[in-house]
Amino acid sequence: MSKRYTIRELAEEFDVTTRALRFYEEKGLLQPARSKQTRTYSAADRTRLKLILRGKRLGLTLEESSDIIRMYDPEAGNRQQLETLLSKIRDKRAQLREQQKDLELMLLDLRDAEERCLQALATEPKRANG
Amino acid sequence: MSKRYTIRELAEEFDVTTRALRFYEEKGLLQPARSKQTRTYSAADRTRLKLILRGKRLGLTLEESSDIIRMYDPEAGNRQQLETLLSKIRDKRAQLREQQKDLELMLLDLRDAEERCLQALATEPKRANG
DNA sequence: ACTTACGTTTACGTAAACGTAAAGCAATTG
DNA sequence: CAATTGCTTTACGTTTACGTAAACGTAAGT
Repeated sequence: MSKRYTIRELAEEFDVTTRALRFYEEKGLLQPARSKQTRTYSAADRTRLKLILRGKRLGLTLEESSDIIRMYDPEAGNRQQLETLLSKIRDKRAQLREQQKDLELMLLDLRDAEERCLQALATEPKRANG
Repeated sequence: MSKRYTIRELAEEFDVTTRALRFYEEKGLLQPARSKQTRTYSAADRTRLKLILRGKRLGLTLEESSDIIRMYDPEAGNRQQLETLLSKIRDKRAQLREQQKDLELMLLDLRDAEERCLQALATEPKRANG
């Protein structure tokens, strides 16, 4: 019997509300068991939560994260299903690589912005107003 | 007089609705002029729109994109303001670098997923069901 | 037994980012 | 000149991702 978590433990660890955890469950993203009416989360639930939150930081919707989570295990035995899955995985990877480009562009822009800002600070050293 | 765009031109070029463009204007992100009641967008508006959409692809809210756009020009002459701006720029850069890490992790995970998927396809070559 | 601290469900509320329909000018086109 | 086309504003609707309040169950401590 591996480690199990209460709703509060998970909520505090990842700095989310218990409401959010119940919401994720309602959406099918988490599947805690019940020990006498109270939810009890498995290590797998904890991992899924991590993936959900990572997805959020990348701007994914819960449904997109849900899709990705399903991609992680080729449970689907059928060849047809496997190829569909493979295709989805590749699509998502391609999309993430596009996102990588956007990210680098924005980082470059901000690097320039920082530079210009430093310049402005250098040229106008210590007066109150220009 | 540099190039100007109608609302439809911009909408089609970037594949957004005119409603979205008016919405961005309402939120202060775009400032088209009016030529006889009709909106006319400048090259600067077009650039801002690009930044907005890039921000969206990265999961930023419109307000965050708005902030970033303001970071691009150190119009603020005041030293105090410049340092505040600099600080914001650095915060956002740091945040984007965190996002970069998340992105790479997710790409790695999907690489594994693809691998497992290919394995599954290899071990169960051409049957209909397992 | 009472309080405290957690848990539960149900349900309405909210912010963001538009979608969509309605209704009215304004120019052009058959 | 009526109709179409494209712009405009106004305004209500929708989806996502929860927040928040109400009302209740339950186990632990005093």
